[in-house]
Amino acid sequence: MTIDSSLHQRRRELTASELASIPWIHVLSAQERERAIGELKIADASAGEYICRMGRPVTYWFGVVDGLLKMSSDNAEGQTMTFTGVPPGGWFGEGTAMKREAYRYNIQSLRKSRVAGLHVDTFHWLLDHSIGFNRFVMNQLNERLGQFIAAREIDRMTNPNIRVARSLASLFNPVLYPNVGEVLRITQQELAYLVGLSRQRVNEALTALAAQGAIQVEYGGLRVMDLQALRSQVNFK
DNA sequence: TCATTAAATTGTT
DNA sequence: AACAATTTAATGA
Repeated sequence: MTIDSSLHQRRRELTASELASIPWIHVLSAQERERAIGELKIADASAGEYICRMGRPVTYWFGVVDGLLKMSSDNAEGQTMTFTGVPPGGWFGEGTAMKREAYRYNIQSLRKSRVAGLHVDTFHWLLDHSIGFNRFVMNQLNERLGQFIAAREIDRMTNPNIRVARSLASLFNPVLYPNVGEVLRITQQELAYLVGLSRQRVNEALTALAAQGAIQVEYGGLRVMDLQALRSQVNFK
């Protein structure tokens, strides 16, 4: 059972801080905001639980309030390909929501997370009525395009250290994931799943990046000291 | 609130 | 894949 198909039963009121963590809430007018808030739902996803599955019709536009999600797809050969992680503050699926198509990816919770959903009908109502919302969505689509192009680059890099660095940098994208801040809560195991390397190799890469002063490794998370250094890792070792 | 124990995460081989 | 060391979370007095 996915969150998508059970959100209407599992919903509860959003707390004030949960509402404040939703980036697009702040671009709405008072009237638009009131309507949107009434239609927002939130649910707790346990580790490994699916938020939505590819092929199913879109019912919600989702955002991460807390936790960490993984976006992936399964190809014809049954292999799973991971595209990106979604940290707090990230909203996704607007492309398919706009077209009212089926989900094109699987979204899975890597650990216990809080996920908010806005019904597609309300999503469309906002598109029809709010200039601010349109700007937000446009900006988001544009930013994500840049990120996916960067992801293609990352995929072609063989060097594990660089892959880890660039993947990390994309998780710290302040436009797409405004609530990450300078500390990202992610375990090395979770990062390994996202990057597609072994935990040992990720650990080695993180140690190297820490030695360069680009990041600081903390228990259960990472602190970015120099985002630019992460982005511009060059092929050395 | 503190001390003890269990669980999670990290660092290393 | 396995292990020990470290950190955090949970428990109960």
